[in-house]
Amino acid sequence: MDSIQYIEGEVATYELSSLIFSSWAIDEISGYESSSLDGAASSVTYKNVVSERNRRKKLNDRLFALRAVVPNISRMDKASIIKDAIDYIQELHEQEKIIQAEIRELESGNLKKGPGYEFEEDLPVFLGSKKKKIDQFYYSCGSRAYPIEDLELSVAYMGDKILRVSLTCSKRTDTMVKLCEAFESLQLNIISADITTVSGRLLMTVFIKTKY
Amino acid sequence: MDSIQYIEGEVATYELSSLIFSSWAIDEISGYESSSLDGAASSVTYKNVVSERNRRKKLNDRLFALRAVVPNISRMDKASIIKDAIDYIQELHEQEKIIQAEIRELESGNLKKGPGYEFEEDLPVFLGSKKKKIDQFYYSCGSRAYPIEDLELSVAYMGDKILRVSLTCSKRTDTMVKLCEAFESLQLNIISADITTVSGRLLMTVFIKTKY
DNA sequence: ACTGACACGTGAAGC
DNA sequence: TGCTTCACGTGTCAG
Repeated sequence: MDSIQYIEGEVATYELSSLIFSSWAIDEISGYESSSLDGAASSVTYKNVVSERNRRKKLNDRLFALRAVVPNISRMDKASIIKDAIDYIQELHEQEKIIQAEIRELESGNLKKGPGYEFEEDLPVFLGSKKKKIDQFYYSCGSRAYPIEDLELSVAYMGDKILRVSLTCSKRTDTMVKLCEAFESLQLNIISADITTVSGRLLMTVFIKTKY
Repeated sequence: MDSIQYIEGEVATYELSSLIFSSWAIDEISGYESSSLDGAASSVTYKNVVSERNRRKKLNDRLFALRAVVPNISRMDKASIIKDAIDYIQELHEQEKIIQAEIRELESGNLKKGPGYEFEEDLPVFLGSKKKKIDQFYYSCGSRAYPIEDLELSVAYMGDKILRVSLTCSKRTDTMVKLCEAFESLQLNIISADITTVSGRLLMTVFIKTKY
């Protein structure tokens, strides 16, 4: 599937295939009705051959162009190229959906009030300083949904529109990224955050100022 | 290029091709050296035939799937399908660029700042408790690179393999996510992190344990 | 009748 | 070694 190699193969087999073809054509014509000249008959079939050759070349060029516009290519396979393109398009679709929702929320937030507050609509269950055990905390990054495992979360109202959110979860790669994205997706007004890691767990305390 | 028609053709030509193949094989074997049994020789070639058949089928299925995720299909051509997919991906790329600019413009209502400064990826340059003004702090999420603007960073060695990294930057959406990704990409051992926001800026202090 | 578009079987080449 | 992928030439079918 190397392009240079392919081009070379194309050029190299050009003479060979035409040779093979012409010999085949002569043999076949000799065993077939000779309604026309051999040159004419070979010419009409040769046109078919070169046409098919151009068609294959065009299709391969398109495939290479497709590979060029897709960033993540797993393998150089033809089928894999198409599969990666499909996955990439679906990924872009979901990204676009998410980003449009984000824009909508951002615009509505700016039109209504300051930067994002819809807190009670999103998380009414947080209020009341109840401790809650959550199995999986989904958020969306790009097009995938990763869970945050072993999440324990408690919310306490400190007075003066200040909420304190404390949580612990297992520390893994990207766990912090996920938490930050989750918090930012809720459009909260974070006053301060404190993160500590101990014995493979991640402890986090966030102070949030609510609008109400 | 209809799938059902194609499947039917596949099934229909299955018997036919095997018939043709077996007859061809017998003819060829008869004109070829019979070093082994006819069944063995035909089996090894038949495996190649059925494998190629499966490969073609898989490639076509992928192509149909690609056609399914691309909304605007001009023609049912194989080459046209790929071309439309390429155009669609490029279109999505431009849309995404536009929409990101829109988001930036929307977010710039919070705080407008000029461009910052440059940042070296090398970590050892941080040592020495020098304060550095940083222009753009690139990180990679998926295949893109976003800058973090107005980043001021200072690193101090606290002794006992402990580094204290303090930084301030303009607070925007995903700023925290970017910082977390940047820190995690450096594979540092973060002991604790403290984040505070004040007047549209983000203050962060991280304690890191080094290996050396 | 003639131009594309396609699936097919086949030998070659790379792991 | 066998298994996979590929380009090739060919017959066929629709516009």
